[in-house]
Amino acid sequence: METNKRDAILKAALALFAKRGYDGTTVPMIANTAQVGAGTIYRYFENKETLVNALFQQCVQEFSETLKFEEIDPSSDMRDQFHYIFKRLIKFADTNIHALLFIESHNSAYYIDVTSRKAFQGLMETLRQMMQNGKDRGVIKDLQTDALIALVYGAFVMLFKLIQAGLLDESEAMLKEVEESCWNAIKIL
Amino acid sequence: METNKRDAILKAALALFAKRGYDGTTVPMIANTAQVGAGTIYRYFENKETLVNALFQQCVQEFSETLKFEEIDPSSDMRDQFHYIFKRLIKFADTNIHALLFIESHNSAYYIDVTSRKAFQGLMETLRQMMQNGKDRGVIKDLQTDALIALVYGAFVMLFKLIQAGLLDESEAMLKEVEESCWNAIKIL
Amino acid sequence: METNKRDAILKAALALFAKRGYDGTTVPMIANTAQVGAGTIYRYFENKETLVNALFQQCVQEFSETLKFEEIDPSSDMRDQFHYIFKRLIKFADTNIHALLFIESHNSAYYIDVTSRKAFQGLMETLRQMMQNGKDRGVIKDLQTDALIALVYGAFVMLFKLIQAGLLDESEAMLKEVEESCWNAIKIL
Amino acid sequence: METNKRDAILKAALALFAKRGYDGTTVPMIANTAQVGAGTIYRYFENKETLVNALFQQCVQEFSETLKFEEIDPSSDMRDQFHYIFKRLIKFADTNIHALLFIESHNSAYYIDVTSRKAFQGLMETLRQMMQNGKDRGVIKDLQTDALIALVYGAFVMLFKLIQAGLLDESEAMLKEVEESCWNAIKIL
DNA sequence: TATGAATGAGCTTTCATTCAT
DNA sequence: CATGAATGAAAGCTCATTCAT
Repeated sequence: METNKRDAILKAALALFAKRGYDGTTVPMIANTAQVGAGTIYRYFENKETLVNALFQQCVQEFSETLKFEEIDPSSDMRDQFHYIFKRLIKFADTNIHALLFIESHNSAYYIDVTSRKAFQGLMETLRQMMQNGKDRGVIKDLQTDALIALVYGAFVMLFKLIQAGLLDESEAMLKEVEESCWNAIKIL
Repeated sequence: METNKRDAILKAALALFAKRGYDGTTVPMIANTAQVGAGTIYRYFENKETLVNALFQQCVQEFSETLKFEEIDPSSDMRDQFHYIFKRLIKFADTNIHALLFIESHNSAYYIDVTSRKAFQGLMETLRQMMQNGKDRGVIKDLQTDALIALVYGAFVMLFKLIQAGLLDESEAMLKEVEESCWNAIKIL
Repeated sequence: METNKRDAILKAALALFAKRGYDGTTVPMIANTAQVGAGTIYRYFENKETLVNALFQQCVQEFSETLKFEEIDPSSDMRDQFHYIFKRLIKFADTNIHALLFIESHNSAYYIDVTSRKAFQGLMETLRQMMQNGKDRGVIKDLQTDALIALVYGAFVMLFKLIQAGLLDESEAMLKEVEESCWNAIKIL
Repeated sequence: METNKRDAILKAALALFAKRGYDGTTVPMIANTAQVGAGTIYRYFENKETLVNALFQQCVQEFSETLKFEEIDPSSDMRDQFHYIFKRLIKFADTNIHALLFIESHNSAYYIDVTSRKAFQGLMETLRQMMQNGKDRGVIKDLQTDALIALVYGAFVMLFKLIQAGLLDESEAMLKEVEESCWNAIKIL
């Protein structure tokens, strides 16, 4: 199936970690799902902890690349910036819902190392900057930045958790409406 | 310390499950934290899975009791109802942050049984009804109900996750502002 | 059989390490021989390496106690001192041949830690002192002390290795003769 | 480096087996030290056990060749014969200390096969014959032959173990003296 | 012929669970 | 009732061996 074994392992691990968590996923489960021998995993990753961190960092990397935050002109209209970011968030969720939920549920776990944690914080920092920029320009509410993130990112994450669980149908119209709602939550009326 | 051993075990399990997850927490860890013998846990719970489900149901129960949804008059002003619920959510988070985060991170786990899942869904149903009521009365946006829940409850949960992580300072003013934001997200302008 | 499990484990490990070496002995083998569960071994020893070092130190301890070097009067006749030590060496070999051969074959292995190594060196030091004393008094040859030890202890160890292998019959007469031979090897004619 | 891969493998294996024992040495370790691929080892040896036996037999062979026992005239002076053998033992130790210690520590191991064991016994037999010859001629003590071997060969082996460990300095004078000591141990006074 | 990626049997170790005290 | 020593099934991991290249 998969020509690159390392990727097959990461893919299998992502699906399983997202579904069963780190400690609830055994190495044989990953090997089985990835269609490789259990020993093969150790040719690519020193141990299970190294694997979960490599995976975490890869997911964060993909998330960053999808957001393409550097393409945003900070001087452009705030609502447009918000629209751009929200579109990208949705794109990432659509492309790699496992990665999104994996990052969200593992970012503060005890087995996540300093490098991984820093990568994640770097990602969040870009969102924080946009919020700060909006606050500075008097367009976004003067709340603590992380509260603003909770309002938008928290809502976004739960939205896709519910979609993933089959409790909610994804549609362009709904997502457009939710974007508007999130913006209403943080903008100054 | 704790006169009631069953409660001591549940309390210890809650703290540990919240911190390390279900599979990352060992029974001896729980016994140690609860200051009881490992064997004692099996006098109160058939096994680890029974324990986690009993705990989950207890947390959901406490959450329900805190919300006191039955006190709300469905015919009263929607904004007032929302205010009441939001206050109660905050009260629960303040009283038992571990329980809130435990429910949130474990509600769809593989070891959560049907009874537990139903209890959780019952809880969510009350929130759903309020949203539905608001939609029926033309005060709240006509989005799928679960999308509305994501907007409010998703934001709320992440807010307290960040507070718990020490990234955000909790204050009356901030919470009042966040409540207003959540309301702005779902109300019809 | 064995009332004390820790001792049963050490006894089983000694026999197996002596026969098959450290890496050639598996923990299940030890558990099986000691008639305990594999997990039980880890209640008494942190890991296999801790076990082998605890065993080594215990063997050295027993060896030291058997030699009772402190009972020797350094001013007494050198030949009498030699006789006393040789008798004690034989006693140890007769009582605990496994321990003797285990010490001999493992004392410089890579898994033997500093504490164990020091314990062994302490033991050898007592033999070295006796040799030195004999040299000082002009009774024993003026060779490097470790060469004298090789002459006596090397011969002694191989003697019991051959006895243990069934290639040589142990008898009072033979041992008396060997003692005489060892003395002849090191004394000044 | 090494033109002959088979020899490179045997050389690497000898050094590693001497240092870490058979079970403590992995095939990749040997491959790495010999600068060949792991698979290459299996082109020259059926498996690890075949390899260790081939190595053992080669070491015994070299030992035999160094001793050149056939050059000894059994009717010549006993002390001269002893001197000749001792010289040869030292030569072997100087030339190939690893081989000497490897033979000594592995000759009764569980993975040593019948052929290897016989080769070793053949080697020892030559020493035994010399001792027997000396006993017959009334020059060497009437002890069991293997006890005589223990006296000489046991001392000799430990001497070089200590030299190898850096605890003892090798010198012509010392070796001459040790030879004399060994002779004194077994000769009839 | 030479290789080293891949494998799975089997190793060391952990931990949910039991039971004698 | 309460305990924690004991257990063995199953986890994480290693390594002798194979085989496609």
